[in-house]
Amino acid sequence: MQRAPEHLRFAVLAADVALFTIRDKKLYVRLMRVNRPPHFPDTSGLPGGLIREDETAEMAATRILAERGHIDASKVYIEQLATFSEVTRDPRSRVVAVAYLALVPWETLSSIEQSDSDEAFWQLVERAPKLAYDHDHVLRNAHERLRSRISYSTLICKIVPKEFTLSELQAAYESLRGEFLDKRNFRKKMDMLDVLTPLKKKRTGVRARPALLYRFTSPKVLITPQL
Amino acid sequence: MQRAPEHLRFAVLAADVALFTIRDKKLYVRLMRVNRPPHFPDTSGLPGGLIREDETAEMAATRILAERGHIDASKVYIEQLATFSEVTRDPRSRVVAVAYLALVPWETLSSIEQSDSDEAFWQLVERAPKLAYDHDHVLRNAHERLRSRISYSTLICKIVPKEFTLSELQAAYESLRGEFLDKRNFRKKMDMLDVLTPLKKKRTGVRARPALLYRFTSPKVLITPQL
DNA sequence: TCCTAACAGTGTATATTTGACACCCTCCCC
DNA sequence: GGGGAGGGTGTCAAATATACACTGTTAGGA
Repeated sequence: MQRAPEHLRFAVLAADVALFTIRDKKLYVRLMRVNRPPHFPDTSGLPGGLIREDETAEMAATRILAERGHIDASKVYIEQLATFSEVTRDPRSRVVAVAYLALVPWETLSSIEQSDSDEAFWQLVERAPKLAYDHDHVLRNAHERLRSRISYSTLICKIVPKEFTLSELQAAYESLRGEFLDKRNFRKKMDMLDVLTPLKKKRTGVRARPALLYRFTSPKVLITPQL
Repeated sequence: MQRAPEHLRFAVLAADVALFTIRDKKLYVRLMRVNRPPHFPDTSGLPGGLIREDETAEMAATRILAERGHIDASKVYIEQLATFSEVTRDPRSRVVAVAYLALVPWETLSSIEQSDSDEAFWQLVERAPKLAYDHDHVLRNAHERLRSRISYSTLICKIVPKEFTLSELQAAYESLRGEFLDKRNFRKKMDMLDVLTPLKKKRTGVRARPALLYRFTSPKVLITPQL
């Protein structure tokens, strides 16, 4: 395939990823350390990088998550968020970024992936610092989308482990929505939605009565009527 | 601002627009005649074109709507839909397209804008032909998004004229959802949502009892609980 | 072994929302 | 002034949402 004339190709394409996880009932996002004087000395940003000629934006997003975020993308759910094309969003040259919203269950991460390194680290979303480029904007956008989709789809199935107790699922909802829910009403609702399959196992190793484990009946993200 | 090295700039950027309107209670989309042998002889496509160096994708979308779709974008509501980056979506060269969902009230269009020309025309969505490039995919995506956002936001305010009767508003919902609603329940719901302001005017010139006119209290698209 | 902390699991009563359903009213036009 | 076209209105039953509190089971430590 030919390339278009050079003068029409003024921009480079990038993929940026807002990868969220829930750890200890709190929402975290994966950030990179960024140190690019003069504009962005000693700051942070979302994992991002350039799209290659033989890649779609989505392929680039998963590759970048692995290469730069050090997260194996095979466990990660990813969906397109939006494209950011402000002319000066990168002060060095014209960069148009396709941003992705990504989710991963903390429990599926390896201990290396769970830990912070010199390059990448997990950051509590509610304490996120100011980010480089327009990544503040991207992150807010991603967080907003996450919160709203959680309410009317089974998107949450992508951020909890395969097997979970109802209390764990409820805690995940609570982390994402930032409010507490009533245990009985939550269970009634889940029962009605009919998206969970009870397993024949229980959660052991906790100093309490073992709870029944469940999983989502379908791995797909389904649209549901509320909650 | 500098350009990035040439080898990183392999793609051109395009903006494609799916512009919808409601005419005679039916949903139409603005299409262009496309005749680009050998791949796309004698077919149709969404209005689209290349993004310029000094433009954001959204600026390009509105410019293209005017230049190619012959629709004055100042009356048009536009929001980003998604970015399509399949490597071979345009068989000639790598083109990454940022697609937009756009809405306009039929009544605000000039008679030139309402009419079809050699280049652009209005097409009943439910009878849309096969389109060039991946525009089928883009159109389905846009239609889907339109239908779903209509149900839980006041997005519909962007496709009805400023002033309307409740029956007209109901007809717009029905066109978009493809199903009929009960008049009394619809009015009860609208009343509860508390997003409409009744005017002191009535719709005249119809051969029937004049209906009270309303407008949306806020011109913004608000998230609402259902309908 | 017994106590207790920690969490699992369950039901009811009330308020709110949804959905089905039909008739008379007003105006314009002939 | 009669007819046609659309405007405007209320009730009941069913489904859903919300508020609310106690008993049961286990592991761990005294």
